[in-house]
Amino acid sequence: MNPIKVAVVDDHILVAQALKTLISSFEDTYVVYAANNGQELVNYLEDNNEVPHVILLDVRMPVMNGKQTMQWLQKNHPDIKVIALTSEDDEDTIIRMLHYGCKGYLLKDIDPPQLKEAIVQVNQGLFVYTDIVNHNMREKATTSTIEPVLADQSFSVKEREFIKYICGTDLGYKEIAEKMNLSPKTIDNRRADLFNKLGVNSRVSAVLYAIKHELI
Amino acid sequence: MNPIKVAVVDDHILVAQALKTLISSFEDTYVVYAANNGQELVNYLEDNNEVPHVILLDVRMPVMNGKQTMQWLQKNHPDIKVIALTSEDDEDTIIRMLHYGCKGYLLKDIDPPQLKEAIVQVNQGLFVYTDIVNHNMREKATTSTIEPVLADQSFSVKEREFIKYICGTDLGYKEIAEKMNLSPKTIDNRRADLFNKLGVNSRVSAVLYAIKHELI
DNA sequence: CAAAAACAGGGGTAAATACCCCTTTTTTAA
DNA sequence: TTAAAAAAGGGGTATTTACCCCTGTTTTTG
Repeated sequence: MNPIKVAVVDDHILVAQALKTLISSFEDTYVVYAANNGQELVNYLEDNNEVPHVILLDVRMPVMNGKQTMQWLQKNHPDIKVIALTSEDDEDTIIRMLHYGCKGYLLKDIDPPQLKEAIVQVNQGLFVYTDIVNHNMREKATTSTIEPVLADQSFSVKEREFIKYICGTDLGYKEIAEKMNLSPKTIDNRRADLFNKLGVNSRVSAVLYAIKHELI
Repeated sequence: MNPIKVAVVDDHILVAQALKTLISSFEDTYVVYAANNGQELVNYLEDNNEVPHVILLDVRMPVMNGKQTMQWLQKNHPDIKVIALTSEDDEDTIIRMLHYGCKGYLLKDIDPPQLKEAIVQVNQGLFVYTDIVNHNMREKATTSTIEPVLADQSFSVKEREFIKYICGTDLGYKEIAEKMNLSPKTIDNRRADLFNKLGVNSRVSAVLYAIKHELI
């Protein structure tokens, strides 16, 4: 039996390296590449390096996150089996990752034997999920259409600055106006535009949205 | 030279185990215990097991977090050198951990050799910090008094339910009143009390506080 | 037990927020 | 280069939020 080639993607270098050491200690699995974000993985694959059978993919990462990476992989390497390995357990994230074609969804509080088993099973074409991924979510992921998530790139520099004030401070709108050298009325219009864009209807909602989608 | 005994505390079992494998692969260091939260570590030490020289302590954990664990260690095992190994880089967390006597503060995006070096140096009585920990923070940690942080236990069941509505939803106060079967006026008083307790003066601030201090 | 605290509620108010409608200027793209 | 879109600003308004003050009733607790 040929060993299974694995790639690890995690923004924490130490975690990525530690996982590499762990997985390489298993029989029949070894790590061909450890990346610190999706972009690094994409670069690696585009340079025609050794293609892994299985990728362990963190969801929350800077530069290029798990969802974006998953979409790229779906287009360019649909043959690679991807396991989302993360601590995010919110329904939206799970559904989105499954929708983009990931073959497994595991939380980081599994133990090493479970991880090994998951890699082997996914490599054989099976699916692996933690118990929190229920039938309902799998249903949704395959049937319902997923509206694109607003990524960091979806916002202009000014918008991002504005989001920082709206969602990261408790300054009032007129104070924000001062800081940004704009009229309070302009700020009010921007707020309306932003709320509309995010699909929220209160500043509290905007804060929760921004945190959930890593805008701040 | 005797090997350095290390304990790892991280809520993600996989990360804790992976770190264990990594650290055990270093020369002169090995892991005597891997815990998944502070409480497990406390139990381990109270059962008179092998005492580690160095502890790698995650900050964000359920049940008993890094700050609480640090306080316990300071009282009961001031001889053990603790390195905070975390992805939290906000000033308040850093100052607090240093104040409670941790000997090192490292982010998880260091590489294995740096980690090894840090363990060795801390074991020799030296201090190790990442560059983001500046002189100003160390100053503050040693000089200024630290007001206790409001932990999860600081709130009653009703307060926690209220916080969930205030900081986790965008429901208006009168809607929250309905959900909790209380008068809107009562909710308003509770809001005032809560804001006072948290030291905030807006709902947005409360949300940010709750997220920062893991209340939701 | 009695004092103190927490809990539940109310009146009133100023400011902030959210949401309409609109015009002018600047920037982008066809 | 011209049309469209984005950015900036304004008038007005209803609702929500935050913050005073004050009255009782339970619950804790010394």
